[in-house]
Amino acid sequence: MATARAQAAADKRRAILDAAVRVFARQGFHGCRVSDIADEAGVAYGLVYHYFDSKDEVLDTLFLERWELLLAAIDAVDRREGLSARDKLYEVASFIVDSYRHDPELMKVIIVEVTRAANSFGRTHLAKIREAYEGIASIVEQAQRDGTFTTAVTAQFAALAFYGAIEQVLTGWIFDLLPHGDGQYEQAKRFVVETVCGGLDAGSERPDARL
Amino acid sequence: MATARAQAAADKRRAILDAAVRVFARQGFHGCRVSDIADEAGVAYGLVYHYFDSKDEVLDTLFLERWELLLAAIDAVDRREGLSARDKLYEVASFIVDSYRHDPELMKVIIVEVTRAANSFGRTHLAKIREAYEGIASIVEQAQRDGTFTTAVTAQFAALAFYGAIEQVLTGWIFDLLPHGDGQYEQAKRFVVETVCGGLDAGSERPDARL
DNA sequence: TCGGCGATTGACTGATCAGTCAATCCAACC
DNA sequence: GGTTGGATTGACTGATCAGTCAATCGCCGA
Repeated sequence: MATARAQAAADKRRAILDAAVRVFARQGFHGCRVSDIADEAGVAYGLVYHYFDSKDEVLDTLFLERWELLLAAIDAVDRREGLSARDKLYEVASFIVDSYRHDPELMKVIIVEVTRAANSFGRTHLAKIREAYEGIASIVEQAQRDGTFTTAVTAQFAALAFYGAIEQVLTGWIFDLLPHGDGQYEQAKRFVVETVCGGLDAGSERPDARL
Repeated sequence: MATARAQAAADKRRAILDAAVRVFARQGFHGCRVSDIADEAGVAYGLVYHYFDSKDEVLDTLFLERWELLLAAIDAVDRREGLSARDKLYEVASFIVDSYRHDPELMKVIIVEVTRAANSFGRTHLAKIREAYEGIASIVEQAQRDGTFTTAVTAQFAALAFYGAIEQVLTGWIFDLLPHGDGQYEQAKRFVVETVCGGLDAGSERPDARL
């Protein structure tokens, strides 16, 4: 049974992770000391090393926890029947944007310190990041097979462009290059899908434009 | 007159910058020591500080030198008459991709250490980076006014998506998630434009599809 | 009540590096 | 051939921090 002790320990570990999110978001991974995390969590310096082997492992944990959710979400959407590829991409965009809405600090840390930092941290997680591209590519590929999407562009490439566009938008929010707000979030989801699926060219017809 | 002395000094400064590109590309800005740069350039440690105030200034210089060229290129394309918006975006994509082809190490440093590192370095250069978005947005806006591009998506947003897609592709090359090669580079230019302008939806007509 | 053990503490160590500086070098000019 | 001043050198300093560890605490079962 999870004794009160074990529960308290789990809570402490979580408290340290949560504190790390705030500190990493505020000062950046390299710009903070382990003691900053400990202070923020209200625990002694050494306790961080009781629960984690290194400063790196704290960030790894935060990233993996969240990224697995994203991969699962993409996979679930990919398998859904009776949903157009466009709607599937909308669902993926939704998941990512809502993740940001729900916990902007965590998403900031993941994007800034891992996803966009493939040089340092991302390198370790390149394979995991790539899985997300592949999941999106799988959605596109299916649509190309059934004729919903053009084959003018490879699925792999389309996935990269789609993910790149979303990440750029999140980055815009993170660094205040774009206005925030619930309306903005919903608009962003639609815009990403509209740009990548509908394209910018003024077409005579634009089926399911969602606008 | 530029004496031989002055010329030699300028050459040394350049040699340090070039060495820095190689070292930053190989080890990352934070992963190298100033002595690594000096060693790579074949000069004494202190000389780096004779030509630059700090390690940061070396990176700043590399970034600004190159980014100004990009801004100028975008601006020039923006002003060109008798070029469709689609072709203008193609020119911009070309410039960026060709920059990578011409000097992948420098582009790697700029993207990995500045553009994608808005947390540390990018922050200083956020305004400059934003200028690039604005230049691209200006191209889109023009096309929206003359009816070539849809207004379903704001110009600012389209610019973000376009730039995000390109940067993601370069990142793919940088971290070996995408195959390299001249053919790949040309394809990438076309694909980015096709995705953002034409869209993925299988349309009955696709003017100027370039494929 | 007591002993064991995981939880918790925080001072300390060892290593790393950016930036400084005093000394030396040497090309250019008188 | 002497003088000047920028170019060049590299040892050194001061500060920073990740990670260690020996000591202490306090819950829980016997």
